[in-house]
Amino acid sequence: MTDTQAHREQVHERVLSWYAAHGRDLPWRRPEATPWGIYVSEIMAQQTPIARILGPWLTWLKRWPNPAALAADPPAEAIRAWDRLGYPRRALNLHAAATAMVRDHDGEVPADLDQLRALPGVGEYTAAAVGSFAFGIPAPVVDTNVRRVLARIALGEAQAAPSLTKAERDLAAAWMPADPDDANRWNVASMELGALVCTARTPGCGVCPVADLCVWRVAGSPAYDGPRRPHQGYAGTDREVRGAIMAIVREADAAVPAAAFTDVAAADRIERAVAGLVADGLLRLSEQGYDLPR
DNA sequence: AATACGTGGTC
DNA sequence: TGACCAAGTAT
Repeated sequence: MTDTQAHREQVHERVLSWYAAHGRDLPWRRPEATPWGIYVSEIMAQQTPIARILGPWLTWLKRWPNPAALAADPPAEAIRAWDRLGYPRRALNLHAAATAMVRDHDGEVPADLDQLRALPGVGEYTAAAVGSFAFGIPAPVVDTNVRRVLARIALGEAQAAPSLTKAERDLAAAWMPADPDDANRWNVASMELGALVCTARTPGCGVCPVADLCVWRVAGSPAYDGPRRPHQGYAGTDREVRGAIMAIVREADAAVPAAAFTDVAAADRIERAVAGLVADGLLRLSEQGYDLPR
């Protein structure tokens, strides 16, 4: 068994069948989901477990059912609603993207890869995901799940390299089914397989539909020997201080004086974090103190 | 290419 | 218990 066209087609068939039977019924996957709903789900899902975004997604879509609704409110509301989802710049980006959709795209999510990619907070992955899931554009969707699935099934490696390489993009493109509908299904299905079965920690090879077609599995699941991802600490970093400051400002009814931050960390760290947040547009300095952008 | 960017759960 | 991980993006 090697990485031949016939091998790929067999994998496609099995994974698509598996997905039809075992894929999760996520709200943004339902037929009634709008491109905007799918767009919001993709931004929320960036570096964030799906289980954590379910509630926030429902609340967000009810409050802002389309781009115009969000654009009509100030960014502060988006940042507050984002609450503790993490990386609050995503909330700011979502608001800015909604504004751009109203201004440049008749209030709609653009059905074009380049136009999607031009939106703030939309990179290669998100453009492809929204293109494929919302508009049926069969672009390769290469997220952390797909990268791991392909690393194992096609390359026989336990995990993907620390960062996305051109070789991986080419591999993902080569693995796309020729039929556009199948290609779009493969995008979700291979992601889902990575999320539910072919997981990072303890892969469920015992229930995997392609265990016997997986180069890694057949080779005896050898341990990863490539470069490790650099460790991303949190305690003691500026990110921690930024997070604490944003939490204070989010929960305040009015602008807060800098003195409200003094318990968060040492003065120099607070100063650096606040400067960064202001530079990022997440915080605004008025005469009354710091508050969220309006 | 490497690094910054939140937050919470898991083993 | 601390490192690892989670549908990445921007610089």
